[in-house]
Parts: sequence; structure tokens; C-alpha cells
Amino acid sequence: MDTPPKHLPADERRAVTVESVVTLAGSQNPSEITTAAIAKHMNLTQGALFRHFPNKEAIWQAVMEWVAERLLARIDRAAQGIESPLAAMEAMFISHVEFVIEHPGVPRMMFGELQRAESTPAKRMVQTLIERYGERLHRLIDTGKARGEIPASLDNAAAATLFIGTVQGLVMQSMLAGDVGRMRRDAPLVFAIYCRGIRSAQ
Amino acid sequence: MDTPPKHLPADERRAVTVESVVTLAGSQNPSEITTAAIAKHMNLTQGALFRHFPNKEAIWQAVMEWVAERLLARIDRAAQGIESPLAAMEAMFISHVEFVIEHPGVPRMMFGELQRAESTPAKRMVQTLIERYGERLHRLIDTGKARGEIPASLDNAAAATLFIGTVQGLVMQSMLAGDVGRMRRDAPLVFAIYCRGIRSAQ
DNA sequence: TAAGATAGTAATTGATTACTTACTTTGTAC
DNA sequence: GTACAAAGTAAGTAATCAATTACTATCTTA
Repeated sequence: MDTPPKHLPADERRAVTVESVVTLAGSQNPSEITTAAIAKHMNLTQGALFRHFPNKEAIWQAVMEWVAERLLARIDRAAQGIESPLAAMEAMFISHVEFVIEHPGVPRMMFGELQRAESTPAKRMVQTLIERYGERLHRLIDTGKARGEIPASLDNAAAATLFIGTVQGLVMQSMLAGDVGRMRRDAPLVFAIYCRGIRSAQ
Repeated sequence: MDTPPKHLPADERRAVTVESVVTLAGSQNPSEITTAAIAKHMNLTQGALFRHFPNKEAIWQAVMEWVAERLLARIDRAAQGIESPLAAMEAMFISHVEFVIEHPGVPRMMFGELQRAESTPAKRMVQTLIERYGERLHRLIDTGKARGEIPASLDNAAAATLFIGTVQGLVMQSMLAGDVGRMRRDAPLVFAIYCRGIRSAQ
């Protein structure tokens, strides 16, 4: 047992905090994660958190920054070097699903933030994340059209919406079943339907 | 101004309560709807709510029962009398979207309940709602296969998952944009892609 | 090694929330 | 019209939560 040191530098403590929240969100409703629960999970007193974050909102902002950074890096890496846009989209899809399987709290947190009425920093971070995700999809679809893999008549925005919705449908089914592993099995089947939908002419 | 009577029969008061929650969820995070907010919205004191519901959980249960009943009735009515299964699915899709436009709080509440870790009565109600929704889709897809509209090779479960995910994708885009109305415009475009996906052979 | 900065603890605070209680008003049946 | 039940009010209560405070332990560096 190498117990972690009691005192951590501020940036490391912030990183540990973010990871704790991501972990906790994997097994409970994100809106019910208290600062006390976060502190307990990292063997810290509740008040100590506020040495590193001005308030709870700032914790959530940091968490969503972590998510945006990691997820975009993951799908970019997955699509990298794949010539066919449709194949690249499939790689993005699968890697996104794998990311969610590793971090089941992520979709929970994203839904939770989007539901918020006020425009919090965390919510804005989710919004720009999905914006950037959409940009990547738009580029791939355009390339697909140029290469003749995708009919020019396809509505880009609808195709991008459906792509993200497809991931969400999988996530929701797994939340219902309480079994994230089945996403891995279902993902290729569901993507196959999506793929035929955007490939075939109107 | 015909002010509503101060004293309502218990069942009417419960109905008003449910409608208040649905309305409030349209403009704020469901998990942040307090009993005080519900009472204020219906010009009642907070304590009076507990004359009609044993606790807050019971209020949420009643709300989700309302949602399940209304939504299933709506999509059943939409699909009724339509011979072609694909056309029936489109009618279901559109009517579901219309339902969400009328009650933008509904998807918020459903997401919120599904995220809950514990198995509350409200969460179970959402689960059976989606189960029953899935049964209807399965039946339509089977009929479509029998009639030759849909290839027999199609994976029923994946197609059902994607159908629901498609609605969710639309909902999420509208939550992002803060504009439910655009769902009405995008719905036919997105469904067209889905439809080609399940219609075309592998 | 002394001193200042950094990171931690433990206890407390004020606000909020679901729920309760004692009492009052309103509708209705005889 | 009176009695009784149903429905509502107003003022609580205990619990929970984010944030603060006063103090302590631990690093770092001159």
C-alpha cells in the first residue's frame, strides 16, 4: 500500500479532483454529487476543495474541459490516416463509444449540463464541444461527397444530427439496461444502419 | 379574470400539480424544481401539496405516468390506420416530435430520471415506457419485413435503438440551440436518412 | 535552519429543502 | 343551518449543502 501523499501541488490536486468527479458520475446522478462526496472520494476534507476551486461551478467547468479535450483528441486520433470518409466516421463512432464505456459518467454529465436553464461555464463548454464535433462531421461529409462516397443531395446538418443522436441512442439503451458493455456489441450494427442511410441516394 | 377556486377536489388538484411540473420542466432543470416552486406556480402554499401526495417522489411518479400515458396514446393514434409500416413509423416519429415541441420539459424529465442511480418509481415508469415504445417498433419492423418493405436481414433491436436515438438527437440539438421549433423543420430530413438506412439491403 | 508560502483540517455558518403540525376555511350531506 | 370531512394556510423542524474561518502541518528555498 503506497498511500498517496497528503499534500499535493495545486495543479495535481485539481487533476485528481476532476478525475474523482468523472469516476463518481459513473455510478451516481451528477447533479447529486456533493463537494463532500468528491472530497471523501479523494481522502480530503470538504473545505480543502475550495483551496483549489473558487466554487463548485468551477469544478464542473474543469471537468467539462477535461471531457471536451479528451473526447475530441480521441475521435481525431481514430479518424487520422483513414482515407475513406465513411470509414473515418465509423472509426470516430467506435472510438466515441469506447470512450463512453471507459467513462460512463461522461454522457450523464453532458446531459445534465445541457438540461440546465442558465448558461453556466460548464454548459457552454459542452455546447462548444458538440459544435466542434459537428464541424468534424461536416468536413468528412463534404469530403465524402467530393469523392462520390456520399450523394451530393444529402443534408449535412441532418446527417450530423443523426450521427450524434445515434451515439446517444446507444448510450440511452445502455443506461436503461444498466449495462455499458452492450454498447460495444450494438455499436457496429447501429452504425451500419446509419451508414446505409447516408450512403444511399434519395 | 375568472380566478380558479381556492379549494379543488383531490383528483383535480393532483392533475393540476402534474401539469405544473410538466410546465416548469419546460423552462428549468427538472432536478431543481422544488415543491415550493410547484406550489407557487399553482397559487398554493407549499405544505398543501402534501395533502395530495405522500412525498415528492410520488409527485414525480404521477408526472411520469402522465407522460407515458400521453406519449404512447399519441404515437398509437398517429400510426393507427396506416397500412405501410414505414409510413406508420414516420407518423409515429413526427407525432413524437410534436409532443416534445408541445411539452419541452418531457425529454428533460426523462433524461433526468434515467440518470438516477437508484430505482425510483418514476425511473421504472420511464423504463417501461421505452420498453413499450420498443415493442411497437418491433411489431412494425416485423410487419415491414413480412410485406417486403424492409429487408429480412435488418437487425430489429439496432433499428429500434436507432429510431429512439434519432428522436433524441433532434431533442439534443434543440436543447443546444435553445429552439424547440427547429425540431419540426429538421425531423422529416433526419427521418428520411433513418428510413433509407433500414430500407436498403445490406 | 529559519521563514514564508502552500495545502491541509475541523468546526461553523447561512441558505435551502422536503416534510410536519396546529389551526382555519370551504364545501356538502342530512 | 349545522355538523363533518376535505382542502388550505402559516409557521415551524431537521437535514443537507456550499462556502468560510481560524488554525495547523508540510513543503520549498534563501
